[in-house]
Amino acid sequence: MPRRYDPDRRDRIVEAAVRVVGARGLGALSHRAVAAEADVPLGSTTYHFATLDDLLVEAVRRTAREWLDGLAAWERGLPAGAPLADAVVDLVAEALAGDRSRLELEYELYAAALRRPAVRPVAAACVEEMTAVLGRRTPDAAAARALCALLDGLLLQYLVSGRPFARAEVREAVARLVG
Amino acid sequence: MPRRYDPDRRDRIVEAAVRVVGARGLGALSHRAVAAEADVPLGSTTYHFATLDDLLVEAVRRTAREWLDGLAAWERGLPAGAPLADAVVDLVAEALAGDRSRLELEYELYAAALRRPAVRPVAAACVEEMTAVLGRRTPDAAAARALCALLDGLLLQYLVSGRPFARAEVREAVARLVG
Amino acid sequence: MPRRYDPDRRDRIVEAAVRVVGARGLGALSHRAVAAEADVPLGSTTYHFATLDDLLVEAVRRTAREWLDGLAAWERGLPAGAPLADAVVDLVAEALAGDRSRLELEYELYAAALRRPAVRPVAAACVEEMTAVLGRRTPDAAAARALCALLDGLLLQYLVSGRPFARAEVREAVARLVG
Amino acid sequence: MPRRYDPDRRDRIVEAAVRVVGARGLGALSHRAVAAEADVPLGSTTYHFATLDDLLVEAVRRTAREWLDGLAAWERGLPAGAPLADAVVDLVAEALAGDRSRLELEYELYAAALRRPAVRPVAAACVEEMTAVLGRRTPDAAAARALCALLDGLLLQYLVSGRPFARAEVREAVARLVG
DNA sequence: GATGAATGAGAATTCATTCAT
DNA sequence: TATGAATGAATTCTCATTCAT
Repeated sequence: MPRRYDPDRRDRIVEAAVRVVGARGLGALSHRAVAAEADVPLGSTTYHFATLDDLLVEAVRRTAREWLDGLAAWERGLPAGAPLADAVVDLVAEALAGDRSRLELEYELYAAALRRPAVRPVAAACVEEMTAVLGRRTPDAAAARALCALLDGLLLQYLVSGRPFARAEVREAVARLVG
Repeated sequence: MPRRYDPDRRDRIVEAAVRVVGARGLGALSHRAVAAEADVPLGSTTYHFATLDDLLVEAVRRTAREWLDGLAAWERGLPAGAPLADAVVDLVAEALAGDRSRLELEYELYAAALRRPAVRPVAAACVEEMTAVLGRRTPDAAAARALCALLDGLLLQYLVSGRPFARAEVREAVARLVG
Repeated sequence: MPRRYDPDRRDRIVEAAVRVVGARGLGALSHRAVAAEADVPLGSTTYHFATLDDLLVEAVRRTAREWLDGLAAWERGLPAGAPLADAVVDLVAEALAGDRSRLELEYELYAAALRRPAVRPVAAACVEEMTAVLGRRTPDAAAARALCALLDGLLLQYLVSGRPFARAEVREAVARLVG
Repeated sequence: MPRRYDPDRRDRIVEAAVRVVGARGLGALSHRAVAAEADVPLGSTTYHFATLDDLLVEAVRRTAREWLDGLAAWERGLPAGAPLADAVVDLVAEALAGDRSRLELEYELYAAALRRPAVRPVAAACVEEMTAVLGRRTPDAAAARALCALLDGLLLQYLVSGRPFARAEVREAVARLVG
């Protein structure tokens, strides 16, 4: 028996859960799958997370955090007077170009929130924080909310439809919205 | 043994699947649940739909059809020169006011499409048709796509966040986008 | 509906059953698998073969027939005074060199005979006929029976163990047995 | 809920599997059948043996072991200079006289090995060990292999054909082979 | 605290067979 | 006669959770 004392095992379990969900979807989250991924005994996952929902919420929280941290970094990196439309287009382009499973996970999070009360606050907070970050660059909060909605909708459509990214078109739309 | 001969049994199964999915989410779709809802033996659902994916796709297709038919009806009902922004705001308000499970299902459909290849074409076609319908009232296709994205994003945010519907704000955003 | 009148459909079903069993083993024999392989409706297989056992026996009979026909052809092709040991070695070598699924099927037939009364007579007749064919080249019936047993045992061992064929060794054993 | 704590439950499951397979054939091996025979809940068999193949292999291994132990005991019991032919005839006679299900199982094992990769090594090792045991009484390894094949073939034929055991004939054949 | 074992429910599928047409 | 539909039992396997150690 290695690893009897293992202080950040709980953390490692959450990370494993994030990987499981990222790779195979929310529906694939199970104590067993996570235990295998984290290389810990099954009993360990149920010990640290009494129900599967507890683990789900933690995984979802961490996923949202990573996404939000990325967004915040993007925002901090923008030059002071940079034209927002161009920056946003870059953000979208980058999100679509990279590993899509992170992005897909974001929408699974939203979908999960619709049915599972435990997930809902996490998703709501995520939307709120996204809006707050965008709000640092928009004239007012209403514009930030609209921009956030447009971004969410655009990314979702691109993911679903598989259409190639239409840079100019997206730029135009963003520009109209936050002008 | 009552119902030995039963035409349109297949249809009743699909309808039951739509009800199951609408009431308890895509994750609750199972041969068992559908059989119980349709009041047919378990074997009957697997006879008509060899795999669960077949049934899922059929249910999802029908759900999307209902949503799209509603949208088309809304569009047909608009007066010729009606201001689009107001009409769109009404549409959103109505969607949020009524039974939300139909709407929630729409987003589960999108999320499912991200992971299940079989669902993807259905979701893609749905986005396309929504855009086409909106396109009858926008200056060009690009505006329709942007509007569609905004609508999808807005509805998603309202569903997730539970914020009260801000009529003026939404109107403003739509107006900016489609002039 | 094509093919309403189809006189040798029964035959085609049996052939399909042989293919199914040859490719995936006796355990994979099912009305459905055969119907798919023969490209006939499911009801057609149950119409021509009331129970699965009927179909199994027919398939097994045909398999044995093919094997026995091959054996008989080999025997007829032997020169009058040919040394038996060499001829037998060639037979074994050829059986092991070609498509092994035919051979494997032969042993599944035997195994099936041990548990299924319906198959037993077919297997027994197969052994008997093999012995009769070999008997045309051995001094007496006892030698034929022993040779048949040795062949069956050798082929089985080679199939199971995967050892390379040891020509000289087999020749020696056969020679001792049938002089 | 009686038996909540039950060490060597795993062992009892394997034993039950051996009984099921012995009584009704390899084809009758199922989680359900074994669970019933071992008087444990169904979930218990799947807990200890994740797939049916795992259980099959274990059962088959144990069956082969018993057979090989019997063979080894027979060999150890032979007087030093005993004539091999007579001893072998006794062995065959005994095998055919007793409970045949053990013997039948042996051939099902071979047949299973032909189709299931997981079983193959067990069957191959069984052949090898049989040959090794016989080799202690034969002039060389080649003779042992031939004798083993003859034995396997003979027993198979007797099982399949139901012919009465012909003592003198078998003795003659063995004598020719191992001199 | 921590964990291997246990369990019962439920999952998707496959299937032989029967039956109405 | 031929066949699509229907059915109910059985298949393997996964799982969240509980419990004894």
